[in-house]
Amino acid sequence: MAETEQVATASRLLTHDTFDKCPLRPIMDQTTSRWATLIISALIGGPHRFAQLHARVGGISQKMLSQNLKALARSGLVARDVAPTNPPQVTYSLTELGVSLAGPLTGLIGWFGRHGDELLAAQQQYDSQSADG
Amino acid sequence: MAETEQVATASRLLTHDTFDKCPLRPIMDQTTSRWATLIISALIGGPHRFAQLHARVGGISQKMLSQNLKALARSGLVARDVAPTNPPQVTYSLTELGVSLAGPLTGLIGWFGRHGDELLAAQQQYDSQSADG
DNA sequence: GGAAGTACCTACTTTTTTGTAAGCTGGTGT
DNA sequence: ACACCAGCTTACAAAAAAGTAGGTACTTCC
Repeated sequence: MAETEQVATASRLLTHDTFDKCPLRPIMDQTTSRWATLIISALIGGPHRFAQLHARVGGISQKMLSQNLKALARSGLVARDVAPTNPPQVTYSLTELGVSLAGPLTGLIGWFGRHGDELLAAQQQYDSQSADG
Repeated sequence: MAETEQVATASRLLTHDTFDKCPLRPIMDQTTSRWATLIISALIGGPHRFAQLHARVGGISQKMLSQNLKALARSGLVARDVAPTNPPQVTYSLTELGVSLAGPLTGLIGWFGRHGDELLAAQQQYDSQSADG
């Protein structure tokens, strides 16, 4: 599919007249949220235990981590495996669906990586112009 | 760049040890927010006036629209052109930077379009399992 | 003089999200 | 008997985001 066409498709997908009712919106919001993107990114590197993720994502609270993990598991993006050891060990990994999401998601993240400087520069310029304007 | 490599890069980009301080996080949050994605999607179809966007995005309040538009303009993703007619007409369009974002963004949106059913199905299954558990 | 149109902005309120801190579970070492 | 471990969950509080209702500025039309 040509990029132009893809763009047109996406445009139609979300800006449909009554997009208010689009059932995908909540899922997309949840999946592209600040913590979810980070958790998914971390899991791209392979399965992780709860504490490992907590350390790796740095800055997230236990509550947010378990909350996001639960939501991602609910949507079938991550798998939760409990080993009946003691204390029980819980391992999280991306499902096949989750892996397929990784491509588009990292494409977006990569764009921010490549253009971050431009964005920051634009903001600074905008702010300085408003300051004296 | 191979997809595997791209994934690894993205992973490093956001899950850096001190990603807490990553200056891109706020911008990415803002740019991938519920309204921003919709506004950008709408603008992919060409320049729009304020009222047109308001109608097209359906469900957004004037406040949110102008707030998001301002934020996107600040980051250099959309251009704001004022025509000195009366009443003044303000036209919004994607900048070159904004256009370059459209690709990755629609890639993601497209993924949700393709896999939306699976996500919804997974959620229903999850919910019914928890119900009787 | 008063209404109408465009593109906002402001104050106020409600809703949602996030953080903090504490508690729970269930087996294990002491 | 008691604290400890991992991996949560809960109650409470604070902060952020979003919605609502109204107002502003300027000008043209009646």
